[in-house]
Amino acid sequence: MIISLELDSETPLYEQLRNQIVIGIAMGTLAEQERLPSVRQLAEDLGINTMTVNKTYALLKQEGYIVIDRRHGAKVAPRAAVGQEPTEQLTHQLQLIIAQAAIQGVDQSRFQTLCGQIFAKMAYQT
Amino acid sequence: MIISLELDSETPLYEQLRNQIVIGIAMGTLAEQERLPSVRQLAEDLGINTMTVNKTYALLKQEGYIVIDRRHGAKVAPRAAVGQEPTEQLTHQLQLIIAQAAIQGVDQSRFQTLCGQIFAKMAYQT
DNA sequence: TTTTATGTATTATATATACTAATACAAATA
DNA sequence: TATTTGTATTAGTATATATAATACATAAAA
Repeated sequence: MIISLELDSETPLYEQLRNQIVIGIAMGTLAEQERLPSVRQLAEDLGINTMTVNKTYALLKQEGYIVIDRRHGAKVAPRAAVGQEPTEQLTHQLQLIIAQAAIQGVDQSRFQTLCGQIFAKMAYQT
Repeated sequence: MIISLELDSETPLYEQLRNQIVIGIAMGTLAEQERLPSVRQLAEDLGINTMTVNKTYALLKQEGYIVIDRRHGAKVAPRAAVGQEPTEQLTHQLQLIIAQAAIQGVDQSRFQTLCGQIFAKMAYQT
């Protein structure tokens, strides 16, 4: 899996890394139960500090996206059951995005189409 | 317009304030051309510093959500033309949210329904 | 003209966060 | 035993956040 970090971005490195791994899981680039690189390996590959990667892994673990076994390292968590209700946090994030879209002049049908296109790229549920 | 800030949140105050104003504009709580409170007034009402509010206004101005006239203060910007294409930034934000939703087990139809419900609350385009 | 209110700029301070660095530890495998 | 795993600790530096106290230019209102 290819990861590219922007060192001059306002988004913290550990958060950029977290986001790209989440998208990787959803798109199937990282398969279920697949093992992630070790914190040392990934830190070396990306040219960043070990503790920054560790912070990302701790965050992903706390959010339930990965599972950490001291024996085998970090793995992608088993799939959740389908048909779940959206989290309140997710609903709030979506509300903010839709508010911005509406103000910027993106109408609902265009927005829904975009959602469909993005969902089509997510191999997680198929 | 009612604004509530969480002082113990991880989200900076100026960003919380910015988000609530954006949602207020989209939902029609803040009408087009409507004048926002002065930075001093809003800072006093919320019990925060003047410069924090000023930072929010500067951000909203830079993003095009409000217009600032030195004579009359800050106003909600005129409406954008409808039928605009989604920004690349907006697309990326949406991609991340959909990735999280997919992993959490929210299927596409449920997600689309939620989008529709949120859009229905946005009085901006109607 | 004077007063008032607007956003904005400046300077300073305190606190929290982000990132790096160098070690070290417990656990488990080869 | 040696190696690899995530994790903890301690330290240092840089940046971001928020507050505080003033001050300024602009323009409306008295």
